[in-house]
Order: sequence, then structure tokens, then C-alpha cells
Amino acid sequence: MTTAPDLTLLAQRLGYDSLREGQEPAVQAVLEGRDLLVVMPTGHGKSAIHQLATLALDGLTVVVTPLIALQWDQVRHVEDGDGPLRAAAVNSAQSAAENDAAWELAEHGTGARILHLAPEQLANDETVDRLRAVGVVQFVVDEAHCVSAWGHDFRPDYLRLGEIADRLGHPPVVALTATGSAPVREDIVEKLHLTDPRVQVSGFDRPNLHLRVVRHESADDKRRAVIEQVAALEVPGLLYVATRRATEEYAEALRERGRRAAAFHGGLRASAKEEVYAAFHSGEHEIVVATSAFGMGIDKADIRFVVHADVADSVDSHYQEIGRAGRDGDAAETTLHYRPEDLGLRSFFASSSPDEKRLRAIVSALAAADRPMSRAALSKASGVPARSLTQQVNLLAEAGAVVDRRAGLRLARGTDLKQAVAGAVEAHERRTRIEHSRIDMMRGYAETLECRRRFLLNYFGDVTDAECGRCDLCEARAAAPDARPARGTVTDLEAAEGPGDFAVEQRIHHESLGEGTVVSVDPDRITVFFDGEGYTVLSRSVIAEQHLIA
DNA sequence: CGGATCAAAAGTAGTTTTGATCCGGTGCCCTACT
Repeated sequence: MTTAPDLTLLAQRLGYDSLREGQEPAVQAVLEGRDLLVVMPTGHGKSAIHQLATLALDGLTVVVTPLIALQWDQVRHVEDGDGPLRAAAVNSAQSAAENDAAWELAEHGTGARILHLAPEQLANDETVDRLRAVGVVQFVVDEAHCVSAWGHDFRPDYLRLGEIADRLGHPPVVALTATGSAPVREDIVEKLHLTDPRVQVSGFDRPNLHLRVVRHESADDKRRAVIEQVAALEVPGLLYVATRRATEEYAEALRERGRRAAAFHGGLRASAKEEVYAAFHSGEHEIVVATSAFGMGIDKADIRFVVHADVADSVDSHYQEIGRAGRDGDAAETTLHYRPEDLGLRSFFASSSPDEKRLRAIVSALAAADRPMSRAALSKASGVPARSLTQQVNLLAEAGAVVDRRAGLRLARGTDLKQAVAGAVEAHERRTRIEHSRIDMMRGYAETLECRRRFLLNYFGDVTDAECGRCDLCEARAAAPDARPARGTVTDLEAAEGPGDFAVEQRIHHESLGEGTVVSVDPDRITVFFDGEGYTVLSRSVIAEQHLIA
């Protein structure tokens, strides 16, 4: 190997003043050929990591980017930089000429260059073949939590990226995200086929965010309280709601209160979305009322509040959304207006039935073929449309009934139709159980009586016993010290120590729940993510009876 | 699972209650039509 490149010099060539914390070891790992998973807050320079590595490796990097708007942002950022790096994107929103130009750069360009693609582009075998012919020096998955959050149903092509990275010769695979609890990180590592990756996780604490939950009995009371609060808060700010309709209703109510508020949801045309982003960024809109569609890739440091009028579908989503507040480091308010009934909508979204008819059609078609089939051929033979096919095949693959290799898809040896379908149905049920357990953890956050920040930090694996003193519950305790016994005092902790205790990230086995990973440890209970069940809170008093084996 | 909406029911004035029905998030891609 040649001498190590001077990364500081390369950073300067890219227009960065200096290397930031965590960037150098991450880039070094890639240059040594290692896979990499980086969980780092937005604004701390994740993009610089793959850009520096591209420059040092002096070849073609593929970056998988979930949204076309994000692809363009990143291309613009690089191309405007006037540095030695080039970037382009291929997607369906560009003209054929623009896509041709991007391919021209990728295939016939020289030196350090980046091609942005959505995972759906890579579902096309021809695309993968073209990239393989050029030779890819680095395979980057940006916003890598999408693998875990979307791959299992909404955008199933995300689950194919591991296989595609292998097909490209498995150059260093780099997963970048701003959010990731331990189970999400494990899912990313597994699905992207990361082998012995360097895993780099920054601390999750955001001390300048004030955390609060307000509980409401009736839907009307909640609505009034939300409008009352948001109309009076310092702007700019975000109000998250669960439905498209609610975005319009709250935005209208806030406009009546004299605030410049706009609605945003996934049903808007692309041009309308861009307008809302731009107007929020410029300050023209003070408040955006949005569904979860809003926010990925947002680059606005001075957001003073993030209020939730409805609960999110997981602590992961909630933390990601409130994390958009106060990136400038100044104080910012985050409030969740909570009604247990609101979890019903999240349960509904998490509940779907597996399509046994299509599963059978796919397995039958594979069984009838005497050689591995391409997805296109399988779609034709089974009559299952391509999109649904990927979803069903993901389930079959998870069940071990179908094997996805370079030559195509085939049934695993010794698998019959009944077994294969039953396995896929079980895989689907497992996914559903996990989704519901994530909703239960969201309920846990909303209903906890302890320190909210500690709850969040423990959820993400930042072990801490300290109470923050700056969330609604800590403040309430400070105002009335005798009102409620504080948990997690020194005495409790000492009492909990001793042989047989559990540690975060420890693998354990439970008689009926199976294998799992400890995600947080409290004085009187532990929270475990079981591979087949999702999050489960176990009380210490019953742990001994349940034959929990560390 | 829970809400919004609408029609029917109850019962005698305009309104309230109940039941039935429908609806609900996240984005890529490709194709047909203007």
C-alpha cells in the first residue's frame, strides 16, 4: 500500500476548513477496505466522509439516496464546490439527456466521481451490470435507517442492496445515518451484508432540547391545546401530525391566529413540496404543519420548536423528528401532545395481511422452473407485479425458502410449497410483532414517570443513570420533591448490582421469547429486543423465574 | 383502532343520539394521456 493520503489536505481541496471529530477514523477504515456504519447527528459532516474517501480512492462511488430532491441537493453541493470532485444523479425525474450525461460521467469520466441513485434504480439488473463494468470503489447508503424503516414493506428494494453490493464486488460498503437504536443498527449491518464493519456511533444527547409530554383526554381538548401552544411559541417551528387532512386543518387554524403556517404532506406535487421547503428556509413560512414526509435532509439550524399533535410510530421516528429542532445549539422546545387513542392509527398502519395467494404463485413458478429465474421472468411466470414481487420475495428469503444469487432466484433445496408459504407468513407476522413493539415503546416514552431524557438515551444505548433536570418530569419533581418517589436513586442502583446482572448490547436467551439483545438496563427492569418479538420489558423480579440465560 | 361523516331514529323543536360506513403514511418507477 502507498503512503496514507493527507486527509486534511484532501478536506481543504473539497472546501472544508478542517477535519471534524470522527471523520478521520471513518475515512481510514474505508481506505483500508473495511465496511463502515456511522451514526452521527445531521450537520456533523457525514457526507464529507464518503466524499473524502472518494477523493482518496480516485474512482467511482455509488451513493444510494432515498429522495430525488436529496440527490439533487448533494449533486449541487459538490458541483458548486469548484473542487476536484464531480457528482451526478440518475433518476426518473430527469430528462433522458440528463441521465445520459450522468452515465457519461460514471462510465467514461476519470478520477473521483459520485453517482447518486435511488434503490429502485439498482433493482434494474442492467444498471448493476453497467456499474460493475466500470468498477465501483465505494458503495454508500445514505440515510441508511431507511433500510430498516422502509425495506421491509414500503420500499422493498432497500432490502436488496446487500446483494447488489456483493454483485458489485463488495467494495467498502458505507452506511450513514443520523439515527439508529441498537436493533436498527443490527438490521442495517445484516441487510447490507456489512462484514466486520467499523461501527461508529456518536452520543445521542441533545441537551438544548427541552422535552415535554402533555396528556389529553378528548380530541377537542388536544386540538385546542396544540393551537394555543404553537401559536404562541417562538418561530420557526415544525408541527407534526398523523394525517394529510390534519396538516391542512392545523395550518388553517394557525393562519387564523396570525401565524404564517403552511401544510406539507406526501400528496403534494413535487413542485409544491419544493416551494414549502424553500419558503420555510427563507423564513417566509414561520411554521410548517407536516406528516412524517417532511424533514429528511432538511438543513435549517434555527428551528425553535418541534411539536407533535399526534404520536409517531416509534421512538426512533419521534427522536428523529424532534432532533430537527435547535441544531444551532440554542434552546428549543419539543412537546408531544399525547392521547393513548392516537396509538390506534399507528397500530392500523402496522397491521397488514400477508398475500398468501401471491406467495403461492411465486413459489409454484419457482418450483416449475429448472434453473434460477430473473425477477422479470418470475413476475411474468407467476403473474405477480414487480413491486409486490420484491416484497413477497423478501419474505420468502427471510424465511430461508428462496435464495437470491447472481444467477437469479431459486427455491432453497428441500423446500416445498406449503413450508415456503408458511415460512413467509411467519416472517411477516414477526415483522408485525416487531412494529407493534416499537409502538409500545413509544407509549412507554409518553407515559414514563421518570426522566424523559434518560428514557431516550437508554433507548439509543447511551447508558446513563443521571436525571437530566431539564425535562417536564424532572422539573415537576424539582418543584414538588416529595410528590413522587424518584426512581433510580443510588440506593436502588446499589441494590440492583451483583452477580447475574445484565449489560447493554449483551446477547441473552429467554425460554419462550428466544434470542435477544439487551437495549437498556434500569434498577428494577431490563428492556430486551428479541429477534422474533421486538421490544419486551422484563421486570427484574420475574427474570429469575423465567430462566433468562445471559 | 378510532375519527369523521351522514342518515335514521326519537319525538314534537330544533337538537341529540346511535349505528353504519369509510378512511387513514412514508417514494420510487413507468406508462398513458393531454
